[in-house]
Formats: sequence, C-alpha cells, structure tokens
Amino acid sequence: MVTPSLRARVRAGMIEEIKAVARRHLATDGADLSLRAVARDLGMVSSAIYRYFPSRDDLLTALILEAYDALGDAVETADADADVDDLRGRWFAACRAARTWALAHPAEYALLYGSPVPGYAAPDDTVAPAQRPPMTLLGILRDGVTSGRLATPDEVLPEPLRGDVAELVDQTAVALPPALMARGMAGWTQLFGLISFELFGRINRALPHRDEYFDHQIGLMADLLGLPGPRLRC
Amino acid sequence: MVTPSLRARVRAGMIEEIKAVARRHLATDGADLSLRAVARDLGMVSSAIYRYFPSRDDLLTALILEAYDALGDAVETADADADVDDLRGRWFAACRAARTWALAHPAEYALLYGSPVPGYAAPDDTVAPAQRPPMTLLGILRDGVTSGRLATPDEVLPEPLRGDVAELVDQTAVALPPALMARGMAGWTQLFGLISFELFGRINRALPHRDEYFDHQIGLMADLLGLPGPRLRC
DNA sequence: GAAAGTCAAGAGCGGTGCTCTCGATTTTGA
DNA sequence: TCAAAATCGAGAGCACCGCTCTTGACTTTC
Repeated sequence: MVTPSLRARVRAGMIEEIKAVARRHLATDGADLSLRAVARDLGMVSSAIYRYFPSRDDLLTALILEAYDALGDAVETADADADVDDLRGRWFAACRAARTWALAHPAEYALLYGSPVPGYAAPDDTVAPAQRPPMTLLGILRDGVTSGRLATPDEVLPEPLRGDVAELVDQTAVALPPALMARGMAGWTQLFGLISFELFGRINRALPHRDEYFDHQIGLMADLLGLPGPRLRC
Repeated sequence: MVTPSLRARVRAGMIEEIKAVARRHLATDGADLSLRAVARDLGMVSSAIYRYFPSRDDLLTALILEAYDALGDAVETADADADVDDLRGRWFAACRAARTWALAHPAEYALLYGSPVPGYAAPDDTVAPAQRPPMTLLGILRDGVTSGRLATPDEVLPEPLRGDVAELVDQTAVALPPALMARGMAGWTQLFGLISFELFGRINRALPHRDEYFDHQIGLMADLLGLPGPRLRC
C-alpha cells in the first residue's frame, strides 16, 4: 500500500473541510451557496477554492452525493434494524427514517428533492445513490412477495402502461408484479409528498401533531399495499 | 365612475408588461429571475423597474399570485365542467387539469411548489389562492358525503390526530368526517408528489406513457377514497 | 539539485439586487 | 392659469457574486 504524500493528505483534508463549511452554510443560509462566503470562513481567498473544486456546481454535486448517501444509509439501516418478517414494521421504519433525516437536514433535502437549480444538471453519478431509498421500499415489497405474505393486487394495468412498468421492474431488478410495482411507486410518491409538504411549509400550521399525521398517512399507504400487520381500520 | 388618468393607465399597462416579460424569462431561464434582464428586454434601465415593484421579491410575489390563480382557475373549471354527480370523473378532471397546467408552466409550478427560495417568505396574500386546488378536491368529497354516495372510511383516527383534523375541517369549512379528510389530504399529497416527480425528477425516464401512469396512480387514490365509478380492479 | 507540479493570493471581468440623485414630465389644486 | 407636488426614466455607484488569469512561493519528483 502506498502511503499518500503529505501534500495529498493535506489536500484530502482540505476538500473535507470545504465540504463541511459548505454544508454548514447550506444549513444556515439556504440553497444559494456562496463560494466566497465559504472561502471567507476558511480564511482563504475565493479563487483558492477552485484548486479543489472546478466550479460551484461541482461542490454542490459533492454535497448532493453525500446527502443522497446519508439519506440512503438512514433508510437502509432503519429497514435492516427492523424485524425482517414484519413487513409493515419495516415499511414504517424506512419511511420514518426518511422523514427524520429530512427534518434534521432540511436544506440538504431541498437540494435533493426541491425544484432543480436552473443552470444545474445533476451528473449521472447521482442516479444510483438517489435510487437507494425507493429501492429499499421496493425491497420490502419483494420480500413480501417471495415469502408469500404479500398478495398481488387484483387490478390489471392497461397495456401501454403494463409494458412500461414491466420494463421498470427489469431495470430495477426487483421482481414485482406490475400492479404491485405501481402501488409501491405510489407509496414512494406519497412519502416524498408528505415530507415535502411538511418541510416546505405548505402543510397547515393547524396540524401540531405531525408525527401522528405522518404515521397515519403512511399507514394508509401500507394498507393500500396490503402490508400485513395491524391495519388502520379499527 | 372615475376614469383613471393617463399616467395611471400607462402605469397599469407598464406593470402588466413587466410581469409578462418576467413570466417569459421565468419560462426560459428558470427560477432565478434577473431584474436587469427584464429591464433590458423592456428597453429600460434596471432602476426604473423599482418605480413599479419595490423589490425583486415583490415582482416574484406578483407572479406567484397570478400562477396560483391560473392553477386554481384550471382546476376549478375542470371540476365545474364535469358531471356534478360523477364524483370519480370530477376527481380525475381536477387532477388532470392540475397536471396539465403544471406541464404547460413548469417554471411557475416550481415557483409554487418547489423548494422555497432562501431569503423569500411568501406573504399572507398567497395563502388563499394556494388553497384553491386542494379545496376543490375536498369539495368533491364533500359533495359525495352530502349526497350519500361517498361512504365514511371505517378507520378511526387516534386522539391527538383526530382533534387536529377536526380543527382543520372547521377552518376549511368543508364538512368531512376526519378519516375522510385525512384520506383527502393523502390524495392531494399524492397529486403534488406525482406532478413534482414527473416535472423535477428522473423517475419517469423509463415510463414513456406518462398520461396512463398518472391516470393509474390517480385511480389508485380514487379507489382509496371510495369514489364511486369504474374501479381499477378489473 | 534542478525540473515539474501544486498552492494561495491578488487583480480583474461581467454579472446581480438595490439606493440615491438629478433633470424632465405630468398631475393637481389654489 | 400657473405654480407646487407627484411621478417618471436615466445614470452613477455600492457591495456582492462566479469565475479566470497571473504571480510568486512552496513541495514533490527525478
């Protein structure tokens, strides 16, 4: 193993330091990250940042990648920590983990799932990490199908759509009946919508018990998915 | 009736012209609206814009208000044009109208439902227009309840949540059983999530038939709401 | 020990939102 | 009617932004 040179180690530390300060600025000042402000905080001149990141967008991309991975880690470990046979419990754990991470890192969540920055185009590196949370949810459904505890919904997709969803099933390599795949995507969409509404302030201030509201709405989707466990209907 | 002075009429026309140019810039260049660019297009100097809008945020607010009203009009007329007794048809019409408007005005949709601009705080004027689309959806459910064609879901909300939702029912003045209200909010959340994913995300690259996908997902929520009509289950 | 590579700093370019002043024009009211 | 008041566009200027280029000092490599 080759030990990196002193300069390489200092450089790696500098990159991490820049990202840390940038992340802090993101959390306090919002999404419009200022390179010059980051440089000021580091006691540098703005042009020095360009030794480590070729442009502001590249720094943003690095932060986005880290955020995707942090969210993916949170969701995956929450799923893994739950009882593997408790499908409903795993669904709730994964969804709650996503929400908890988003509430703790609102600016980074906005970076991932907010409106795209006008001039910015996410590189292909971000595709795989971005799919980790929905993949985790689909994995729960797949486990339910393979273990026979999750029934296939009885609706049939109309033909042009059925082919699309079947292709998506192939691409994601998560074998699911198309109808269940569509319901799973509905669950993922609902999770994103719930978090976004709560975070971007569109949710009504008249809902003080947000944890309970979130759980209830997630439970509705769990029912729709047919996840076994204590249903909402009492 | 007092005829406004020439100067007042010119001023009103100028305000409209600035908004029109700004809206065009929004559509082409994205959300980061440049006052100077708008002024250039109008053959003015940037400082002249401040005679009509005290700040860039105020111009943005005016555009946001117009966008909310345009979306609200689209959704409400789509609902009104449908057969008043066809609850499921009205739900579909309203949701499709929202999506159609969003696809036709992506930048304005992003302005309304994207991540909030860091320094910008939406004034209270925007609250009422912002609630028109979800209110339309809830109105469909209310009509179903009052006409007896829409059954109350059989789940019971746990207590802290039930009070919140009941208060929300009071505030919105749309009399709905709390459980149905919660399901209606799920439908609204799903609609927002579907449109946002299609507009912002990369989830649908493998879904060429987006109309059919949207209709199917909306149909899932219509089933969840118990809207009478041809269900998805074939 | 010289050549090559890397670094921070500074100046500068064109862009942004915004403020202020200054004449010119229009509206108002005695 | 005619002067005072209000409104207007233009311009200069401030502080900030992302980014580029050059310069001189430093470190690594051969």
